[in-house]
Amino acid sequence: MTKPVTLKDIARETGVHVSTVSRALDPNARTSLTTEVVERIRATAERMGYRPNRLASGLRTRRTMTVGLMLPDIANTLFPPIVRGVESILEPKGYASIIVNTDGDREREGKLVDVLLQRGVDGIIHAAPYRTDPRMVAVSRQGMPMVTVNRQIENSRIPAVINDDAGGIAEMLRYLFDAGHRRVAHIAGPQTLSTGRSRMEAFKAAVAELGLDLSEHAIAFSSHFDEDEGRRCTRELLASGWKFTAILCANDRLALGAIDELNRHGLSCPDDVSVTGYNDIPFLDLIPPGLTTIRIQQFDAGRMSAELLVKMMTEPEATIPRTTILPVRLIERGSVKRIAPPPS
Amino acid sequence: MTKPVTLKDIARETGVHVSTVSRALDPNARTSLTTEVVERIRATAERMGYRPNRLASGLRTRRTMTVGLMLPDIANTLFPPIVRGVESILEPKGYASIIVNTDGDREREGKLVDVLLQRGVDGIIHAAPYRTDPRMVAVSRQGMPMVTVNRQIENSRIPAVINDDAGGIAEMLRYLFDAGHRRVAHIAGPQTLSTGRSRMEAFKAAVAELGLDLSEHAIAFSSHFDEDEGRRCTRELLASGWKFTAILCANDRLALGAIDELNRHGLSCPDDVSVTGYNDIPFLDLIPPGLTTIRIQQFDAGRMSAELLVKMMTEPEATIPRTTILPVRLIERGSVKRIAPPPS
DNA sequence: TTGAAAGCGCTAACAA
DNA sequence: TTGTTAGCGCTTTCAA
Repeated sequence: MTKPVTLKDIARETGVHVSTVSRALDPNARTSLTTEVVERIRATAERMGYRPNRLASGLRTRRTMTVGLMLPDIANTLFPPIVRGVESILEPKGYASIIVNTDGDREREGKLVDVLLQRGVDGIIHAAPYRTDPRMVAVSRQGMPMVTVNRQIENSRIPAVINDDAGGIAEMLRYLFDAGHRRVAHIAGPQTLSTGRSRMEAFKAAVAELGLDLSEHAIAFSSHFDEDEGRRCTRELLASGWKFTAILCANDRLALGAIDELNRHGLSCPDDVSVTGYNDIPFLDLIPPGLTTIRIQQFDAGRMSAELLVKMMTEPEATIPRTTILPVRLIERGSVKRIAPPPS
Repeated sequence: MTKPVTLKDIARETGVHVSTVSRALDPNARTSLTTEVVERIRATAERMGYRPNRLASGLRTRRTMTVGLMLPDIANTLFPPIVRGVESILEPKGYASIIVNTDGDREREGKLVDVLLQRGVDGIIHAAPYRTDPRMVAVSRQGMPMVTVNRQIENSRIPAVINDDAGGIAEMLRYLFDAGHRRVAHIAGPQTLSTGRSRMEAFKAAVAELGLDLSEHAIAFSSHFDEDEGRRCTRELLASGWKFTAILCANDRLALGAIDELNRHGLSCPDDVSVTGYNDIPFLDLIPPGLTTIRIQQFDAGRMSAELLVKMMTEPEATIPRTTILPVRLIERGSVKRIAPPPS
């Protein structure tokens, strides 16, 4: 690499001291200099193609203008919009982000947070935490600005930007109820994740609210938010012998798997069993029968989490809301069939 | 943030000089020290929770162990697998990557490459270059290790890892030909991108090869690789009056748009018009009628580009292949109908 | 308003 | 084998 132009080079060229150059180029310190000098320095800097070395300034100021972004997996379509939302705030403010994928692996998570710390990130946005995550709590306790997005770490003070799981699930169950469904199964997400847990609890609460009397077999627990687990849980539900008319799934991929498994058993969605999803991932509208789901605001969640993080990084004393809950919306498609409710 | 442990702290604790500590912790320099000292230092470092400051070492060694990854848009499902492929190589070697999204905007591209340079990246993997991209060529000429992936910059010496566009298009046209199609339209990608251009040229070459006599209206040029442009180009094709039996699209999203537009005109795919895509993005198998397409190797392309980049960064004198072409595969689904070829 | 000097944490050439 | 010293490029305190 051609040797980059440094402040020293500009100083030599303009005949002033490096510190003067530094000040001239710093929008904040510029006030204490002659306009003439500032202009001359700025001009030569421009001409010489000066580019500040962020490493050096970071070393000195202890602010790297870098944030860490921890995801389960960037290839999961749920997360890229969050990333874009985050960047929409950070990039204009001069922050760059280092993205790491935990693959839902605690050991990897540990290694990766170390990577971020070694690089001196000013803050961390975590989209992949576990419900209990002592490691991250410890890092946060040591003063690293941190916010979680989409998920949250329980019993911690780490601010979280999440979607209205309770509201979304309640609305969905109500919707199924209104369509005549009384025996609704639930494919729950991993209970180690706040989303899996809170949606499952919201399901139970909504069931109670509506006065439904469900079987003990009504809930199948998945170990991953993916199609395979959706299939496996559907088999489990089917095998239990309990007769349900609908499956409310904790996310879209579980639902896609469920529909596929139903088909394999000669059952059709929505004619034999209605199925609902959660998240509204891309392309869902093109996949028959059209999954009725809950749309969450990924981009906005990313955006808000970045806004909170910036505030934490720049105003250490500011009070940050512990939980920010974004509203969700039910998207009606073709995977739910209206049926005659049993006489009550 | 709690003040991190530094070499100096460990030196004070163990009663040796910082440089000794530095050496003890450096796997390469460790040989020249007493095993006893090395062990003692390593133990205290461990105990004190030492974490090397990569900024400081980077400043000194002029190697940040960071690479820049330039994408058009991480939310485009084509790219996350490339990112994962890249990381699969870089992460184990201790590199972190800064991902930026150009949004296909030249001005943004310029700003973002500056961001990367300011942060002293050791190399750049570019998945979003234009066919002609003087800016990036200049950066490369100045000695910044760089490789492009998926696309390439023409008339440059920058190594590129791409997929076999010519082969894929030829195979697809041949496939349509064998299914009886003689009048095949092409929705071309943006001609400012190497993929758009080379697929279009491959289409023309394949047409000549098969001795087809196409209308001057056979090709519609899109300005973006997206559904909307697929729709617009389909309208253009339909309006031209030329009768085609199939549309070979330069990528899947154009094809999805084409199918949608055909439907709006009361035409069905594949019964009235066959349509093919390119790339094989996720979920395509679930969308009716099942797009017949060319599967490219995104993960492997990312992996290989990272391997090349590492080589360039660590062995400046190594010879790097100018172009690495990955094989592609035709995926047969339901969007192509076998028809009776016209008597010839 | 500008300059001098120190130092962020680390590495590496040189000395001992 | 270990210590000394200098310096990467920048910011910032203190002096002038």
